[in-house]
Amino acid sequence: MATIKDVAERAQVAKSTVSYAFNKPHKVNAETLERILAAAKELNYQPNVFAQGLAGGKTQMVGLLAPDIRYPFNANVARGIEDKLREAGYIAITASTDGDPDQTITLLGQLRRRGVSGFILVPSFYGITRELERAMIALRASNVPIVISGYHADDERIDQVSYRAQTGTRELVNYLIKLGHRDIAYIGARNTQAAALDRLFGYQESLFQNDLPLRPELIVETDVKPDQIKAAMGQLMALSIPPTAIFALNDVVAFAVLDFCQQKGLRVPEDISLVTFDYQALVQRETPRLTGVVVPVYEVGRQSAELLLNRFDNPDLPTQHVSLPYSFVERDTAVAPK
Amino acid sequence: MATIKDVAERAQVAKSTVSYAFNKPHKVNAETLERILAAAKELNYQPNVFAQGLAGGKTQMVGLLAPDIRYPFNANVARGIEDKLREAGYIAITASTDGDPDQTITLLGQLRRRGVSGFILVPSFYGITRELERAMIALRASNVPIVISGYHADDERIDQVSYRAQTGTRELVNYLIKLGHRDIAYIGARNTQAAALDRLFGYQESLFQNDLPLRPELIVETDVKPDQIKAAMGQLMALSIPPTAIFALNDVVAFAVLDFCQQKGLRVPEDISLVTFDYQALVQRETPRLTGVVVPVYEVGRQSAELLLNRFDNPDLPTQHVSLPYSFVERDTAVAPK
DNA sequence: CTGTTAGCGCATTCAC
DNA sequence: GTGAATGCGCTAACAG
Repeated sequence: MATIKDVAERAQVAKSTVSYAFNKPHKVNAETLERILAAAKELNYQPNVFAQGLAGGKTQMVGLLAPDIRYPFNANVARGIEDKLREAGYIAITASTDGDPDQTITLLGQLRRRGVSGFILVPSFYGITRELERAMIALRASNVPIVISGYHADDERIDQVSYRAQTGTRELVNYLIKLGHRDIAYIGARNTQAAALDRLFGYQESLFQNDLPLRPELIVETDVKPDQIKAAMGQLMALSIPPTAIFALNDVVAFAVLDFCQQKGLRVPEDISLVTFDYQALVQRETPRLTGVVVPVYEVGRQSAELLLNRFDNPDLPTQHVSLPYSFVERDTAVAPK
Repeated sequence: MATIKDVAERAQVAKSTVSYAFNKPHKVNAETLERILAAAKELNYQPNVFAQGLAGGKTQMVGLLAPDIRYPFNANVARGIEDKLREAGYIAITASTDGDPDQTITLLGQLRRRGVSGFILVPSFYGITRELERAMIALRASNVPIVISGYHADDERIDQVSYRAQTGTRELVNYLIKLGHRDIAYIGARNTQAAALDRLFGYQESLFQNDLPLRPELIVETDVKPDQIKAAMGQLMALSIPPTAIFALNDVVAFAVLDFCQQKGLRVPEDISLVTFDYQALVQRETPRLTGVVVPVYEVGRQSAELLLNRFDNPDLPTQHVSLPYSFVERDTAVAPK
């Protein structure tokens, strides 16, 4: 493996000049620069990342902390991040947090020690605790940028990329109301999970704007697990006035709802309507033809990476907040109530 | 951040002794060792990975090359790998190959340069070209172990973890035959893709053992993409003697088949039976209640990591080949033909 | 703009 | 068993 020394000899310059050529090319005479680059290419020079790291240079690594790569949302974000980073010569180290803030803090430290130059955090199904927030602030203070991805955190100090969850929910619920529904259930995650809060707000906002009463018993906040969702559905349908339509937090919830209906002999949409937030292009599937809002998850990932790269280049940039648009897809799972 | 030097001063020993304490503890006086470990703990000593790497030590990183983390198969393998590695203090760097052997070779080099001590390769939907094989052999020769995951490669020199795809396919097709089907279609991937070959063999083997004729027009080898699969289904159903049952390579194929049937008004299983290989516990879903073979994907990942760790500890181990069992789940999408 | 020099923290070799 | 010395390849500070 060729080193700077080899390149320097080949190009007939000092070693530091070669180093400059790669890191601060503007400090090098154009002609010399060209000679160095040519020599580097000939020798297939690849900098040794350990030496770079030791000497305090850049490591071109970023840490990606997400709850679980098996969730389509996380996988799509991860792929968007990876693609964008690779274009810039960076790589991502992915670690699963399982939604545990403490584990997240631990991983933050472990990856930091491994020299990642920044982090992208996908809180997704859980919130950001006070402690985690403190850890993040501390990192930022020591010049390690963090971007929060796919989550609208109420913090003006941290870069973030999210999507218009509140507006999307409002649009979906408005749609149901326009179809004639009045008893619309909201099935979301526990309300400590801020990612879900936007949706809850959107739901409430829609009811309010349409002068519909808020029936608290129609608001279900549970873990996003099929069994618990089915149990919640059971309770909803046992109400004296059961809902005629369901808003599902995401595709996992939507499928659990569908399964429940199948098992209980409820037809969708004839007996009950269903709309959902969707992360994995399920709305492109034919069985069933879901109505819902499609979130540009891959793009959320790409933009997150972009924000982080921007921050590397320019640490003094003002806080960057990006909120991506969604698309509303009208298909077959929602119709007027009987 | 505490260094060896700090620990040495705190424990009143030489720096090299501290180094030994961590790497070759048997070379250190028991009492001294204890003192050093105590000092390290007090100071919260964490070795600097760059320095370790530079000095030729271990880096505790492995590269994971998979086609696309968005495929559930890859995501589940990745999580299994990550969990196992983390237990051993290692981390994984995941990179997507998009199934391109050339890109895989490039990534192999890039990650190598970043100091990963080994690789886990998930060929999944594509084969291993001569060139890629050469790259792998070269890496192994330079003492960088590689494990092939979820793929049965016909190579006695490389560690691998796979599952009994041929047996599983045979069992599924046998099941269909026992139900009374004779015209059974096989929808798989292009036959250059060795991951699919085992299944094709299992299909043929079953027909052979049951004295059924092999109808080549019932064997479809296509890209695993919904549109192409639906097109293939169209051709199959247009045959003068169309199939009464379908074997689907995996869950992606199965869903495309279901979509096709839905669009064409074919009922499953009344009009046509369907069995599939499954990677994402779809067989736990209620809509539809798929019949098929469930592959322990997460476990494939864990075992892959384990093989690699074994190899680190003992480079001279004979080649390790692990083949994991599957489970056959009988549910609703296959019945006797009309 | 270019060349020289001094560490970064660790693993390892060689004396003791 | 232990301690001192060397170098891994690079970056950054400094002097020219």
